[in-house]
Amino acid sequence: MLTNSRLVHQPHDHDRCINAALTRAKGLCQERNAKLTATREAVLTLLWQSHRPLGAYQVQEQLSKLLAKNIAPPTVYRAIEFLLGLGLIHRLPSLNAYIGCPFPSSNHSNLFMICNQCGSAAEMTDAALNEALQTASDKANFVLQSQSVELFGLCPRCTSSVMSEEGSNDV
Amino acid sequence: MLTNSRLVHQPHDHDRCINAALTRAKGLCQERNAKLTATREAVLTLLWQSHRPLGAYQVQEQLSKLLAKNIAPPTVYRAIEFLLGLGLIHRLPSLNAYIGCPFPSSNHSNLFMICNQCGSAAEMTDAALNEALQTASDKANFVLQSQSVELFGLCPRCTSSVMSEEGSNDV
DNA sequence: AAAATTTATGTTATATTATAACATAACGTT
DNA sequence: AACGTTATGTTATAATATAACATAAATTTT
Repeated sequence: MLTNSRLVHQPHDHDRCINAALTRAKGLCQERNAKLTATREAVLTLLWQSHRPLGAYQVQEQLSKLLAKNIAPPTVYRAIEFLLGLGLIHRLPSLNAYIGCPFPSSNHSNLFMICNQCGSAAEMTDAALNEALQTASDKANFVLQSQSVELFGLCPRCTSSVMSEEGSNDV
Repeated sequence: MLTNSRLVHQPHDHDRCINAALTRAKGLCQERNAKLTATREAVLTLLWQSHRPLGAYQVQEQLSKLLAKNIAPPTVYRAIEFLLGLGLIHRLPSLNAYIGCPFPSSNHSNLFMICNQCGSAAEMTDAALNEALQTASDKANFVLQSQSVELFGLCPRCTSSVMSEEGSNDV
C-alpha cells in the first residue's frame, strides 16, 4: 500500500511536498526527454500548493497572477495535458479538478479519498482493491484497462474536530 | 454480486429492459410519493434506449424529437436530477453522461464497466469490492460516505469479435 | 367550485469546463 | 543563418450545467 494520506491530513512542512514534487518532476522529465518549461513547472507548483484539487480555471487565475500576465485557457490545458501524460498529476472526474500525484513514477492504479468537508484529496494505491477490481472484471469477462476510483467522505481531521464548513486551510 | 453485465453484452430483447425499468420506476415513485411525469418518464425511457450512457444534450435532442417541441436544458437537467434522486439513473462522472440503473431499489454502491470500444456500460455491485474499499478507507481513517468506481476496458463482445471502431449498435 | 398553495415546467440568460484552429515565438539541429 | 520542431499566444467557440424569474398544472383548502 502506497499513500500520502497521513501527510495530507496532518500539519506538515508543505514546502517539502512542493520541493519533492518538483524534484520528482525534473527527474522524470529528464528520464523521458520531456521539457518541464516554466509554464508547466508553474502549473505543477500551483497544483501542489495544497492537497486540494484545483479546477483548470482556478489554475488559470493563479497562473495569471504568478506570471503577471493574462494566461488563456489553452495554455493551462496544455500544461495539464503534459503533466497528466507524465503521470505527474491526476484528474478527478467527479470534481473536474486536478491534483499533484505523490508517486508519479510508480506505475499505479490509484484511488482517491476526497473529503466532503475540507476538500482535501489523498491518494492511495492498494493491492487488495486492485485485486478486487480485477476479480470483478474477470467475473464479467471484462478486460480491465484503466480505472477511476473516487471515495467521498470525511478525512481524519474533519472527523475528529469541529470545524467550519470549509474546513481548515492548511491542507 | 448483482450485475446486468450478461444482459448488456449479449443480444437480448431490449424492450423487456425498457419495460422493466419503467415498471420499477412506477413502483418506486408510488412508494416514495413522487410523480413520474411525462417528461421524467420520457427521459428515463431515453436513457434506457440502449446500454450506453447518454449526455444531457443528447437527451435534450432526443427528447425534443420525441415530444415534438423544443426542450431547453433546464428541463432535461431537472428530470435527470429527479431520477438521480430516486436512484433510477446514475451519472458517470468521467463521461459527463447518464444511464439507467438496473437495480434502483437495492441500496447499493456500484461499479461501472465501460467499454472503450462500443461505449456500453454495465453496472455491478460486488461485496468483495466494497469490503476492499471499506478496508482501504479504514486504513486511512477515512469515513467513507459514497463512491464512484468506473472501470474502462473492453467488454466481452468487443474482446471476442472483430468490430468496427464504434462497435455494434445493439448495445 | 373558487382561491390558495405547492409542484413542475417554460424561458432567457449565463456560468463553467474544455477544445479547435491558426498565428507567433522559442528552441534545437545542421 | 536556415530549417524543422516544439511550445505558447490568441481568438473563437463547443460542451456541460445552472441561476433566476415567469407561467402553468396539480393539489389542497376553503
